[in-house]
Amino acid sequence: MVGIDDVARHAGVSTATVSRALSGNGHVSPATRLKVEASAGELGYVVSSTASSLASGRMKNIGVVVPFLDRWFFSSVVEGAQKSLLKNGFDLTLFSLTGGGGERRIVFNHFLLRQRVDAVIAISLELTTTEVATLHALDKPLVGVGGPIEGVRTLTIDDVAVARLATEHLLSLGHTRIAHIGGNEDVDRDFHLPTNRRVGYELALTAAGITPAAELFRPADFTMKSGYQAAIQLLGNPRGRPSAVFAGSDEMAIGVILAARDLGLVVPRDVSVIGIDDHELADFFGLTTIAQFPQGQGEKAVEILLDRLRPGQNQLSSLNTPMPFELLVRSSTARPGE
Amino acid sequence: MVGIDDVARHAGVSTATVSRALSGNGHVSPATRLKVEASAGELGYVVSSTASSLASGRMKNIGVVVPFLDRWFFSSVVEGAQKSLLKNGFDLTLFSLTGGGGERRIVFNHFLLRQRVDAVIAISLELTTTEVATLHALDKPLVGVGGPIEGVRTLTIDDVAVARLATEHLLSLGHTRIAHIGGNEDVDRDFHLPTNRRVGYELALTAAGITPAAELFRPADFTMKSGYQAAIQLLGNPRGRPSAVFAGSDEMAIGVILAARDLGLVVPRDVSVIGIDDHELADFFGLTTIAQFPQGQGEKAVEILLDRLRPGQNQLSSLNTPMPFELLVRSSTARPGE
DNA sequence: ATGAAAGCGCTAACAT
DNA sequence: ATGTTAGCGCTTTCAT
Repeated sequence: MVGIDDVARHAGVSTATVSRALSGNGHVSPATRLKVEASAGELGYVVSSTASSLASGRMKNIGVVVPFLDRWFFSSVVEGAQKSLLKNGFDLTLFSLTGGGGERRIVFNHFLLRQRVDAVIAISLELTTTEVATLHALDKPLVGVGGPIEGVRTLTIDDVAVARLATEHLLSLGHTRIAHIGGNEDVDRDFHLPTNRRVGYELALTAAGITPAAELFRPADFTMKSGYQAAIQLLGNPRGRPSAVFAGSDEMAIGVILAARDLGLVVPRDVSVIGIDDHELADFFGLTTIAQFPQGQGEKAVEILLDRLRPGQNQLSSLNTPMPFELLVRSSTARPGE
Repeated sequence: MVGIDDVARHAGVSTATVSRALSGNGHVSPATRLKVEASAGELGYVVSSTASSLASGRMKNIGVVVPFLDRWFFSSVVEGAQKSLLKNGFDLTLFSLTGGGGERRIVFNHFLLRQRVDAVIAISLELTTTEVATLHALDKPLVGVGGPIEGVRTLTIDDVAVARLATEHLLSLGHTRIAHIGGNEDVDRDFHLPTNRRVGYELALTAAGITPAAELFRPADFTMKSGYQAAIQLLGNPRGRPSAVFAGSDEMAIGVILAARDLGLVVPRDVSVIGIDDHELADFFGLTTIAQFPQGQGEKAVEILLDRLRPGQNQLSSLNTPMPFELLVRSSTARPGE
């Protein structure tokens, strides 16, 4: 294994200079830097990350914790983070809490206590005060994505505004009987989505002079199947059937479309459907939706963390950073029939 | 930060004994071990992974490389691997090659050369001989999952057998005009699925005395949309319409079901559909499929790697380990109408 | 079964 | 701008 002193010898400088030249920390004359880089390249030298970390205290590694991995939102955020980290020479250590229970404690005692990461991204996770405090005590920056963490900077779309926009789109088309399929308690516990989406829905309705009807709300668990089942109930009722459905996620919205078809209803002629996400399947189903950009959220999270890791830049930024979203009209929404 | 000598002092032993007691390497009397463990617990001691790695050369970290993350198969394998690694005290460093091109080289020069992992799992990736050689030279065990890597132990289902079983299921129901939607060249390049599935299909047909008809094969890219489009062509033809379709993946199979519905065909009365995977959506669509178990594949990959990492256990096992699969009959297949 | 001590390969403070 | 050098905190021979 070629080490730093091999390079130093070869380039005719000290190890310290090699370290400085290669890491970019400290001043090195351009000529020397070139010489060092040439030597390093020639010898095929690569720093030992362990030795470097031991000496510097930096790991160049950030931990990403997710509840599951096999969901579009989570894996997209992770991909975004990964991409951004790679560019900055950081590794991504993944912790998937699949299985629940014990896993979570193990993860916390495993990577927090072993100091293997410089910072942490928690996706759609509600950390306990203790967990946050532990991280804080170890001086590990933490940012959340898409989940409510007490007192921690969290990146998320403004759920109220998004739901409001979706509902207003339907309203503006002339719909007045608009149903909403939102999260149930289990979802809230598992995904920690703020139930704000329902709030935005009701706000939009009220602003339009419509009183939200209890029978037009259905809880579901964010899967296509649950969206389907909720929609069957909603649309199967021949009296007072809604002319439009706002689903809290695209997967549920697709379930609604499928249910409508099975009931012999044509979308959007008989019923309009709108979702949230811009899931990879949304385009195929012609689903109108409010797009959010999970990859961008992952990238942004990394950006914030790396900023905070840079010495001096210890400014605490605002706690809540609203992320962009965008109405994407496709063919599942239209003016109500007759 | 409480270090190993704090523990040593507190327990009244040497640092070497602490190290041995806590790591399980070397002999320590039960009494001493207990004393050390108590001290460590009391002081809240946790080894510094960097110091430990620097001294021992072990990282307790394995790298997982995937082409994408937001696909059911990939994220499931990763979840399986993660779960299994966690149990063994290993971290998982994720490398997603999303974006292609430069990313790949960076990854290879980034984690191979920095010695940050003890071993590598490559998922559905065709590594170049150079890449494999580099890993080999660095003495990093490597196992592939679901992709063909020259000369490397790879875990995968027997695609020929799987396709054959799927086709035979259809045959045994009495179908004779069986179409197949398989991968196109792009898929082959991106996912490196062996095109063996088509081979198995044709084998089954031939064995049943049926000559595979060219017009009953359609290439697609493994997405729902491409499955839909292929099926529209296949099923839209009023003459010689197949009575059954075997799709190379569940997502495509679901596309087929949707296409059938749009054409006014009833599944399985007018057309039977079978896929491969047991994707999370398969159940919802009542899709008959050949289940494969990606989580299990991830777990198995870890198991093999950890085995190889254990000193002494350097036995090279057989190169090709066929993974289990299983026919799951749901409601999308039946005897052909009249 | 336990202890003493020599590194592991680099970084960063200090000196020049 | 560059060199000298003392650690970083543990693991592992080698003794005992």
